[in-house]
Amino acid sequence: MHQKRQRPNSGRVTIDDVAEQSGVSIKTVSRVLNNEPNVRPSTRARVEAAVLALDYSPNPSARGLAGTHSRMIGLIYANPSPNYLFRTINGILEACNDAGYGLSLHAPSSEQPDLAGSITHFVAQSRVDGLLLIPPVGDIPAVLDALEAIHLPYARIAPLDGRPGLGVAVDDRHASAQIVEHLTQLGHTRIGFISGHPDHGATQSRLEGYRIGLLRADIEFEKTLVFQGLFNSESGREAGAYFLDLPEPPTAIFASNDEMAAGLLQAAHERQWQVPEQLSIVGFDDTPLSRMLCPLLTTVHQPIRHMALRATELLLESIEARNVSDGKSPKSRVEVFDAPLIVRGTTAAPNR
Amino acid sequence: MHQKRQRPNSGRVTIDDVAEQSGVSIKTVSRVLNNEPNVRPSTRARVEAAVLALDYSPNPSARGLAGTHSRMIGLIYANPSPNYLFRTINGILEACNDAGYGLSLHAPSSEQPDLAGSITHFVAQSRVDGLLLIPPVGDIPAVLDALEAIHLPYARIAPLDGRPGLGVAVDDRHASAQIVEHLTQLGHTRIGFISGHPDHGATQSRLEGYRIGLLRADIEFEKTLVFQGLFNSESGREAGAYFLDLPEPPTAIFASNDEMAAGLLQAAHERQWQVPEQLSIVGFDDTPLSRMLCPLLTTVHQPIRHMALRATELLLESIEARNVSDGKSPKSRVEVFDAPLIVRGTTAAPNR
DNA sequence: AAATATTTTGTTAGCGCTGTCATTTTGGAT
DNA sequence: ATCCAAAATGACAGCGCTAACAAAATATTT
Repeated sequence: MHQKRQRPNSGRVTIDDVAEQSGVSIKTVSRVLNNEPNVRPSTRARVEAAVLALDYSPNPSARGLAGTHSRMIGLIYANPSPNYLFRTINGILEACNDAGYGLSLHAPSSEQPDLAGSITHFVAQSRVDGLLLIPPVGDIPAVLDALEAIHLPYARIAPLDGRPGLGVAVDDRHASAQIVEHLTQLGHTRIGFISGHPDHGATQSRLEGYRIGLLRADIEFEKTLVFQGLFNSESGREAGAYFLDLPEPPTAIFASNDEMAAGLLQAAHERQWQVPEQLSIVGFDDTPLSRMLCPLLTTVHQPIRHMALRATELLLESIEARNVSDGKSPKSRVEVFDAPLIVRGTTAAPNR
Repeated sequence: MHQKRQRPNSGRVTIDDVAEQSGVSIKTVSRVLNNEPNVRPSTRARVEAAVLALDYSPNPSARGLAGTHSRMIGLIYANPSPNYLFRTINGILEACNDAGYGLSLHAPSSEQPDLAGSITHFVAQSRVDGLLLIPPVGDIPAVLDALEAIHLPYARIAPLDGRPGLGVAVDDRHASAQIVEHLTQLGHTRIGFISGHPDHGATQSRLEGYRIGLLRADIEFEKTLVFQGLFNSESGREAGAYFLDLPEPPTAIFASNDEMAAGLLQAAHERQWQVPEQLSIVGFDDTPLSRMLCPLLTTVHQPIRHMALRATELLLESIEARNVSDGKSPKSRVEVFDAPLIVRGTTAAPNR
């Protein structure tokens, strides 16, 4: 009596089981699984029923080995704020789950001497099909060049720097100008600015927006009213020490992010300055922190989660388009999101 | 003329190339790659040199398909605070990188009716070798039972609940008792407590610690001095509204985490209560937030990153031990970490 | 030195899928 | 009906590794 090969097979359901159950070849099952065309609807239904009945899910390793892509994308980040990363990951994961892709993280240390090398090494090792870059990694041309050299698709969440490619952005310049406008309309004329970390592209755009806002209100730009921060609360506190001890301090200060605004607020509290009566403060990002300060922080909302979701969708589209290699997916596309000003408790007309 | 099969092969270096370059069979290369014994040191060196020279890294899909494990572990989380997740991921990633494992995330929605099912589905689909569970997912017996049913190794970061298995913990009870001790030593006798989200195991332990602390100072427990919070700042503000409007308000309040402490501080500010002169506040977790409040928050430090790292190491050990199936790795092991009290600006002797 | 145990290396058969190409079936146009 | 293009399905060879087993080289014992 002939005995068929009988490996224990770890009890897992394979594509063969589905094929047998639905009475088609494994190739047809594969077609259904991958949404390929030219499958009769009735056949498709039969296969899908079998998949459900057997609770089958394809083996990602086998798919990756046999196919042309791994269905994995990578997220590269360096020194993000926890909150930023959190919202980003949530957005990415949502898009990945819908598309059946996995996410792999890579966090090169910020002071990495060879960031581009570290990233290409990660790509070689993890076999991701594409990469998502968040600030400030997406702002570094050397990294982008390296990825283009190995023809790896990527999408970035970055400021509008004019570089072609896939990505999402908010118009930092516009949003910053709006903040200044809000302050000038309240009657402020001496407005301080805490700039962000120099490695971030957004830092420059926000500074530009600040200057545009001043220009519109016909206020002259003063170098002494700009303090170089680092996107953390310590630098906000230092900025406070600097601004509040100035012979002629500003009546309002625009911090390039919420954490620095929090540090600034601390400095004001320590000096017994009343906010917003004696000093107006504006942040940027609308982090949960902005709602935990007292008074509640006026800030700019960034739809980070949604931006990350869209960036991921753009990336996945580009990956899938590459597999069919029709020229349907655009080579370059940047979607710009609104970043509305959220007026809360830290801004008011100046005290005279 | 005979022509060997010549697929483009995508230009990737494979184990065959390494074998050829070093003059051994692919199996020997595989041995070196997997740190298997019985390879002559000189051979090992030759292979390693070839790996380096060719910049080879093994294909994870091929490894996963041929081998018994995928070298991927999963992290399950539901509703974590961004900061908690951030530190956890950093710790996990560090351990994973050292061991050559990948990390896959799964974030079932908190109100998931069938959490255990969602997790086992994730496992079936992603083929992870093991799971890391953080609060409150690791506190749910149904989830743990489900994982044991499919024999999937897991490690959890959870309070000391006495359940056997792998994991790390801080002694929440002890830390909480210490907080109360700190307050009673300052002279407080009416101490309020904001408890945490009822789904978290830590909530119970911290409440117990609070009661133990009172007991030690010979202060009677009063139900009216406990407010049920939800680990978010809103509930902290609500707690503030409740406590501060009490006919005989407490002189100190211990919030089960920093966010609730922040909300409470807001409520105090709004009512013009001086902190710490009229009200002492203590938080739990030592989040960055605790250093952005004014005054700086007295709180308890949790070495989250390090705990996550150790939990991952325990998990990976258990996975690898399973592959060689010697009984060397312990079935149950919980490492307890210190959670020191960080006294900052929100606690002082009561005003009388 | 022969015999045996032990270490070291190699051979081969898949793992579970997808890509390629061959084959069958179907729906029209003649 | 007859032929033909298009749609639908199938057969089969790998993808790059590891597991199991086989063989060779070396060390140890008698």
